[in-house]
Amino acid sequence: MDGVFKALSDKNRRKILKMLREKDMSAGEIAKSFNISKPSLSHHLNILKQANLVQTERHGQNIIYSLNTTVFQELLTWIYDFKDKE
Amino acid sequence: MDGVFKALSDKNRRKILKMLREKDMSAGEIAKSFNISKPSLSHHLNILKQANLVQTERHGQNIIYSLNTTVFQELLTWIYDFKDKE
DNA sequence: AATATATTTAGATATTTATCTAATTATATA
DNA sequence: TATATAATTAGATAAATATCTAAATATATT
Repeated sequence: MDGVFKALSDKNRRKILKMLREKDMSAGEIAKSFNISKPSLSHHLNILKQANLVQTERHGQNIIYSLNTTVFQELLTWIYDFKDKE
Repeated sequence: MDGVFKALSDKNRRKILKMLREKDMSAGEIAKSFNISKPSLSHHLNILKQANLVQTERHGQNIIYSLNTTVFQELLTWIYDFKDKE
């Protein structure tokens, strides 16, 4: 769970997640919306992947990133504990 | 919102929040559960306060920290957007 | 097979964040 | 008012994270 919070603590990474909410995208396609280098973006994608917030699938030359919503459920549960004291 | 995620990205700070879920506590009382220095703990408390996750009230020499659950609601909303696509 | 495209990995540097000790502020009490 | 206690602020250092360029890997195309 630590990895999830770490992953979400960065603005760029949250922006990536919001983009993937709309549609699955390749690394390069995602990169167009940022003005950091591709290796830097790749680093962020990797952190999101390690945290299980996204998953990947290769399609030819492209690696397609998509949201993995299962972890969001865990997050919801974590936060609920504070809102309603279990 | 950035401050909230940054605040939650640290294990010590999440532990503080969990403790405050049980009862309001003074800075010194919280400090007993950690083996970092008091200034370091104070730093974490400050980050939680800046993020509006906790609030403070002075009682004599003590400063009592308590959870501010309003931000948790915003967090829930943010996460729901991913789970259910608005 | 050679070349082009998409992406990642390696390695270095810069920035941010956490931590510490020492000093300061604020309140309480003898 | 002098002293003790609670907490924070200041300033320095250490550790973690983000970023970059260059090089490597994997697939596609000519």
